[in-house]
Formats: sequence, C-alpha cells, structure tokens
Amino acid sequence: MALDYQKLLNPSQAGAVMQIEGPCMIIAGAGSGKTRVLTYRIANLLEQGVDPFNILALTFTNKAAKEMRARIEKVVGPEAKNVWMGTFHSIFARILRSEADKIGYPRHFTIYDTQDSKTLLGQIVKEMDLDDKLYKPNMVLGRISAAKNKLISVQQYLQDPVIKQDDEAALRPKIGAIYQQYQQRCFKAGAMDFDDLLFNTNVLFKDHVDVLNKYQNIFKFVMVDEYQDTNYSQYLITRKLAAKERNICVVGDDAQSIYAFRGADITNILNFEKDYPELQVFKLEQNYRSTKNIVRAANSVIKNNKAQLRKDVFSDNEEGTLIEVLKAASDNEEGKLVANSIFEDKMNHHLSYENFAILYRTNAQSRAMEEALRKLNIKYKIIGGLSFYQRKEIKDLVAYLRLTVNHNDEQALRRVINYPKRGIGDTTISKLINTAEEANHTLWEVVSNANSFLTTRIANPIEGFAEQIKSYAVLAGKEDAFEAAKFIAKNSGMIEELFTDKSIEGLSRYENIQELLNGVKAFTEDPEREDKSLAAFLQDIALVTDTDLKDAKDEGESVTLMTIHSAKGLEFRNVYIVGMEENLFPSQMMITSRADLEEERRLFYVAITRAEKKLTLSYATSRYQWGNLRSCEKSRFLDEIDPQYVDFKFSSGPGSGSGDSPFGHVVERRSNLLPTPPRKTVATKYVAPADFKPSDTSNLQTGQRVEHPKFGFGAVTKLEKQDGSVKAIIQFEEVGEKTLLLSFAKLRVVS
DNA sequence: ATTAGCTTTTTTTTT
DNA sequence: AAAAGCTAAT
Repeated sequence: MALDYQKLLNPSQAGAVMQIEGPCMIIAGAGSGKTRVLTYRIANLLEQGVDPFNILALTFTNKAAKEMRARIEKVVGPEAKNVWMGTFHSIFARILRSEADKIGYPRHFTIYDTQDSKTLLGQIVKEMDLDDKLYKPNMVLGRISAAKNKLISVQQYLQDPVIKQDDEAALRPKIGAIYQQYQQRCFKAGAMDFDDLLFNTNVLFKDHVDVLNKYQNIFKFVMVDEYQDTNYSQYLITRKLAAKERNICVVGDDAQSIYAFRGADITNILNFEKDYPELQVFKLEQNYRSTKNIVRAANSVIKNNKAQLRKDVFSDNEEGTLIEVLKAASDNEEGKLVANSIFEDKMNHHLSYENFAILYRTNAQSRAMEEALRKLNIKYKIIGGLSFYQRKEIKDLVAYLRLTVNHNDEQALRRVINYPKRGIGDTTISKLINTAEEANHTLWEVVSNANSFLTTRIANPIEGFAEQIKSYAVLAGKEDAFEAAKFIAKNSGMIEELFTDKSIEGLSRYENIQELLNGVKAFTEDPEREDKSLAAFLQDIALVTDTDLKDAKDEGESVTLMTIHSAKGLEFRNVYIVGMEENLFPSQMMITSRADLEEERRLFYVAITRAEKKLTLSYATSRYQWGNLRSCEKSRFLDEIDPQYVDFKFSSGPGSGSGDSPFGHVVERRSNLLPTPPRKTVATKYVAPADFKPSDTSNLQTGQRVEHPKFGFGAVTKLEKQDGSVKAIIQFEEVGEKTLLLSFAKLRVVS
C-alpha cells in the first residue's frame, strides 16, 4: 500500500520526501511541517525497500526521537522500531560502549553529568593550589567544553599559541594544565563527560578506519534534525558517516538556532553546500501552525537580525487576534495577570488547560507563576528545572549504583564513601587521593587496599566500605537492576537514614527514593528491553532529561510551564511569554555582543512561533532578585514587533519605555477598564473603587445588573449550576461577555 | 570527625 | 530567598 505523498503534502514537502538519494537540505521555517516531512521521508525510505537498520536519524532531544518513532510507527508499522533514532549523545554513547576497548575505556564507562564535571574541576583547582576565584568551575568547564566541541585535544590546547595568549590575557594561564589534569582524572575514573561522547566518537572514527567503515555501511542513510544546533564535533561525525554513500539529509532553520552557548555553529548549515555541491535544497515556507498575525509578528522580529538565510514564512490560516501585552507592577502581579488571563480564556473559549503554556527565559521565573496558578486552583506542570536526577538523594543512590558498576568512578565514590556516615572524613579522603596520585593508582585501588596504605584504625571502615561495594557488584552480576537497586538502597543504610528523618523534606526525599526504585522496576519490567542489568539502567538514565521524562506520568489537564529552550519543537494554542524585560530577556549576559543579541532574538522568535492562536507577552516594572526588589525596564524586543500586530490596550504603546504616553500611567489592566477610573499618578496595586464591596451573590438572578472590580458594569445573561459551583455569564459594557465562577468572582449587585 | 550557626554567593539557556 | 562555604565548638 503505497502512500500518496503528493496528496498528503505540499509540493516542496513532497519534493523533500521523494528525494531519497544524495545530499539534501531542508530549510524548514517554524511550524512548516518539518516533523511531518521527516516522518514521511523515513516512511518512504522503508517503502522503497531500505532496511530500517540502515537508517540513522539524529534528533536534538530524546522526546523528539520518541515522538518521531511513534509517528513513523503509525504510518509504516512496527518496522519503525528498528530505525536508529536518538540524540547524538545517546546514539554515540551506545556505539562507544560497544567499541570502548578500542579507545581504552571500560565497556561500562560512567557518563559524568555537568555537576560531576564541575565538582571534579573544583577539586582539581584546589589540589593544584590555584585561586578558586579566578578558576571558577563554571568558567573552566565552559572553556574546556568549547575546546572539545572544536575537537581541540589537551595536547593541541597546550601547544596552540593563540589559545595560550588568550588565557594569559584573561589572567588564567593554567586552564590548559587543568584541562590536562581533568582529562586524566576522567580517563582513570573510566568516565566521559557529555562533550567526550562526541569527541571520543571522532577519535574512534579517526584512529580506527575499520570501525568507521563498519558504521558507514550500517548507516546508509543519515538524517539530522535541528541541524542549525550542531557543533563542529557533531558536524564532523555526520560528514564522516555520510562520506561513503553521501545520502545525508539535514533539516534546519537558521532562524531557530539557539544553542551557540553549547558550541552550536550556525555556519554548519550556512556552509553545507560547500561539502556537497550536488546538494538539493528544499524550502518549507508555509506555516501551518499559527495565525497570520503571529507569523507576521515573528517575521518582523527576526528581520532585525543581520546574519540569516532569506526566507519568507507565511501562513494561510486566519488573521487571528492581535498579540496582547500585559504590564504588571511586580513579578507576583505578573503571575496574577497571567493566571487570570488563562482562567478567563479557558472559560470564555471552552478550552482545556492543556492548550496553555507559559514560557520564560530562566527557570527561576517559574515561582511567581506557580504561586499565582495555585491561588486560582489551576493545575500546572513544570518541564525541566531541577531535574529529578539532580536531587541530592537521587544522586546519592545513583552514585552507589554507578560505583557498583564502575568501581573507578571517582565522583561517585567520593559522594558516598561517607554517606551514610562511616567516620571517613575530609582528611582521610585527601590522604587517599594523595596516595592514589603518588602511587599512580586509581582511587578505588587505594580504597580497596586501604590496609597497605594507612593505619588499621582508619583503614578498617574504608575496607569495609570497599567490601560492601564489591558485594553489590556480585549481586548486580546475578540479579536484574531492580533487585540490585532495592538491595543497595537498603543495605547501604540510605533508606533507614531517610526514613528516620521525619521533616517534610526528609519525607519527600524518602518518597523520591521510592520513586526512583519504581523507575528501576518499570525499566526491568519493560518487555521490549533485552538487557535488564543495572549497567543498562544506568546507561538509560545518564542522558535522560526531565524534559523527556515528564509527560510519561501526566496527571490530567494542566498548564505547561517551561523555559523557551525546552519549548523548542512544541506548540500550544495559547502561549504566554513572561518576563519581557531588559536584562532578563534579552539576558544581561547576552547584550554585549551582536552575535549574542541575535541569538536572544532567535530565541524570542522561537518563543513567538510556539503559539497557534493567541500570544500574550508580559513584563513587570519591578522584580525580586536575590531577595531584594529591583526595578525593570521593558524589553527592547517588544518594540521590535511591528505594532500593527500588537494590542497595547493593557499597556503603554511602543517606544514609551517609562510610560510618558497618554496611557503610560496605566499600571495594569484592571485600572484601565474601570468605568470611571479614579486615575492617580502614583501606581496603586488594586484600583477598584475604595468603596467597592462585593455583595452576597447566592441569590443572584438572571437580568440583574452587577459591578465587577476589573470588568466594570454588566448584566447577568445566564446562570449555570455545575457540580456544586455556579457559573454566571455576564455581558459587560466595556469588555463584552465573560463567564465567571460565582465562588470567587467579586461582584456587587447594583440596585 | 561532626555539627551548629554564621557568612558569602548565586541566575542563563541543556545534551 | 536559598544554597553552599566557612568557622568554632563539641
């Protein structure tokens, strides 16, 4: 049963789907059906008889991979399961595991997360007696990471005169030495950080041509989604893999490149044609997601960027409503306005909370939103933020598991060697590390033979600990991940430690451990999983982020809260972008260079184009930062939107940063809507008339005239009883029809 | 070696 | 506001 792609797709989409051999680039504007094209393209490959095992599809998030797999499965059936699909990191981690011995790593190497890397760097800086104010882990890691993403090895780093000059000019000449030490320590611990996964894949392909050959023959068709976000290291991997067959198809949108901070290099997409002169290019310019207003507004914003591929994204959808801008007096006020607006829209348009998303630049902004939503009893879910796997208690237990699988995992060992308390303090640990360093042993070798290095008094608890870990390893070799993890949690004393802590946090920590064990159980009970070992479980979670995790246990209808970065690739009917303020969005750290500012603008573009029907932007004129109130200016990005697509009625118009237009003094929308606004020059928080008192509305009748502190005067047109609560539909003079819940609408009956 | 209580620092974004 | 780091007392 062949699919009729011409019918299912528009001409450029169909073109991209039908073109299966040779290099191909799809420039896909936001909402242009990119996933659809990728899905059908793979379906088409399978239909043409390509073996699914010969297709490699690299996506940016696990979630995107999962989604695409599900969609392909719908079209072509279970064969889709065999397509190699995943993130760069997860696919190449898998390959590195099976080829690990070729580059001198253990098969069960640990993947250090960012926290592990930073901790290790901190430790190294301390050991090297360097100034920890000068060599902050964040900064050093950034430098090392940037080097790795450009495939600059330790040796090259130390030899390069330009790098040397740069570091010296920044008064940080020792970065190279730290890099060297860091790599050695990771290697000895049998650990790779995120960047190593890609770096070492390159090493593997460079030093072992036979291995490269093998994978070139496996991956006859290579596809890369979100190509604009790849870095040099990723670029080279795909180029090498595709060198033989030259069947490479990349999909991207330069306007949505938002990961430069992670080494993404936009020139990868801009220069793709140089590598493949026979390249075929398809442009998807029709947006099927959003209204005309939203698409045009987004275009008017991105126009301000200098560096970009020209394309014209357009929409044939309805005109749609104008973009609304809300101005609030504080971050909490902003939360209230947004929560109210969501509630009203849901009621007035009979929507589900699933239709709403609140997007922000930084995770810290979620708090004000959460509070406001909770007050209105609106359910919400937060994507990202502090991930489950970053919680202390989870990291502790995972450290035990990691250490069980890889005894040399230094960070895991240091984390749990004295948790729960075993009387092994900092001095002892330093001693162990020094001994390891001097004798050129790994930390584990010293720990498991403590008696030959230290006095029995101190050595005994240490060897006891080592014996414990060894026994876990024996167990893990026999039992599945769940049995092993359960035993380790109990035997290590962690369960007891947390159970005795009766504080609220202690309780939630205990529950989190249970939750993790449930996760392990689900893992081992998954019938599609062949390898149920503890090692396999750890591989599985090392690269899982919260963004991927959450929707697994969705609890009913709820508003989605997340950063704009996490929102990439998603869409919602109504979108709120909050915190539209200078120094927040664009971020303070991104306003000093043109390139950075342009990335922020692309981020704003991504945010706008998540919305299907309605977009609301909000900002606050003051905000709490580190415990004290700071005043804020509205974002320059607001003024970059072509004003014809914006409804400023609840805010000051464009160009008036400090509110000197006739309506500039309006502080928030309520005050503007009062029938006779007692306008004051000073901002007041609640601007309902001072004498406003809500009446008892339990006997409210249809037809009665009422006053509402926000909406002004109106008449009740209908009353609806609905499981205990009463909804009133009221025709207001100023703002039209609204549906309000009597239980918390403040109404005054006008007699 | 451990802990309580104090001071300092921290907020970009994610695989 | 909260977490992490530090000092002094046990």
